[in-house]
Amino acid sequence: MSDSINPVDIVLFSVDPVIMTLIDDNLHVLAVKRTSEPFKGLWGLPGGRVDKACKNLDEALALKLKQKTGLDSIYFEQLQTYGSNEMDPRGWSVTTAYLSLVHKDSIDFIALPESHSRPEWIPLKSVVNGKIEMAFWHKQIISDAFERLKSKSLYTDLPANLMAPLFTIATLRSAYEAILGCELTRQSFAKRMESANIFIKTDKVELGSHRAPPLYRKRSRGGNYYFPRQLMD
Amino acid sequence: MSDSINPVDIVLFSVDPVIMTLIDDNLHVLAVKRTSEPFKGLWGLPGGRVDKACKNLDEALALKLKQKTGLDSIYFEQLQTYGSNEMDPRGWSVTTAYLSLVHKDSIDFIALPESHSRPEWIPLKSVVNGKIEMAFWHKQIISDAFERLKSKSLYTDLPANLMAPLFTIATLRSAYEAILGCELTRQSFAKRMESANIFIKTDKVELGSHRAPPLYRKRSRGGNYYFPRQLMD
DNA sequence: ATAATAGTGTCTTTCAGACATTATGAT
DNA sequence: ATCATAATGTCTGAAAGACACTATTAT
Repeated sequence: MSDSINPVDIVLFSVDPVIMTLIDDNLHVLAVKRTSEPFKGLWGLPGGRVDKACKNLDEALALKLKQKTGLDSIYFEQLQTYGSNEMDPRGWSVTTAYLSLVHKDSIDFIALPESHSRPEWIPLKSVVNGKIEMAFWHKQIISDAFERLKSKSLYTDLPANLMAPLFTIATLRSAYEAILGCELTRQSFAKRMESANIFIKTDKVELGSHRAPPLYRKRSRGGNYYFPRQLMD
Repeated sequence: MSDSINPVDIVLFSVDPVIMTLIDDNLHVLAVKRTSEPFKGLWGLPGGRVDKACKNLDEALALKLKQKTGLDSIYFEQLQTYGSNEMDPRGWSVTTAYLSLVHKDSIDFIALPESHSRPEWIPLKSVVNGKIEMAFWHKQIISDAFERLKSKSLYTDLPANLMAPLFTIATLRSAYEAILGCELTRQSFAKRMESANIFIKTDKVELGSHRAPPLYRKRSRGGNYYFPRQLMD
């Protein structure tokens, strides 16, 4: 065999970040209206081809996040790679899906370049139940991303990435409840977070509520924390 | 934008299964000596290009496993996708790594087609410590696969996929110990497995040892079981 | 003062881990 | 009979879940 490239060895390849945030205790996904074929006019994930100037996949994804959200150093993890001859009418294609979690206020939509149509937050629910039609396999990808978020939220601090830089334990609990779709006892939740020692209590408090709760911030930026036990469902 | 294919949109793509088994309480990886460039003569994972007759990635991987091991319906899960301009001298390439776990006796090497060089079990240790040099990024991929296996073994029944159809709890415990690199208390381990109710005790026993232990088989073939707590390390 | 939310402490349950005791099969 | 391993039961400790009670802030 020679080391030249055989056309049967190549495929269409893209990366697709599922960028999620919480708005009014409901998960939303960042999407853009497609301005080109295929699936022109439908909503799609803000992904696309990798910039081959990047030296690896994660760097390519980080660049895409920067372009679509204006943010760098936001949380993301690789989810799953989909390959099929049915995803894209142009042929056998492969896409690697990522999950990225952000706080909604961290994105400054006004500052984004106008080059294409602006991204928008659309409710996760309306994607999963099919009310909003998505391009390619993006409905499947978003559903899988949500399932991953849900199951990892049972034993990791993943939802903490949805928080603003300073947040209360109650806000974090709301995030868990929104993701898991069930209520969590206030005291047990606080004990769990307290004993994990992954957040730092600041001397600031959140004003405006009844008894002002302390604000916390995340300790390190190195990977997820795994709780020794699952939250029981 | 037209819907024709632009050459910058395509990449070299392959799937690479990390097939692991236990031989004498040591993890081994299935590898083949490469007979073509690049990296001719080095060991590599038994992967390669996807057969575009397959309708999706998992099916393509299942076909590859069938070709390389003669087995279908063995356990596999997708691990991670690597993309870089440094993996393959021919250009920007992408590969999706899978983890597959088998019992060593389930592969009949004699029955495999002779088309290329036969696959062989090589000790995981000699890959990780660099004593055996691997093609592409296969050392990295194998190391990552081992890390995933180790961390998932703390809270899932993943190692059960390394067992023969009938196995004892002691054998399963040896597998966990080999993966985790530490001893586990016999009684706690048995209780954990017993209460999970994921294995069925048969009326057969394993002869040859002192007190004959009962043989178990796996209950269902649907996904992994997640234990409510982690094994403490 | 009242309402609402936060923090603390107690009790129960579950399960890991350690250890002792009993049971059983190979020799 | 002896030995090695399996099975069973008891105790301790960690952490979840439930719940009562106290503390603090806005109104």
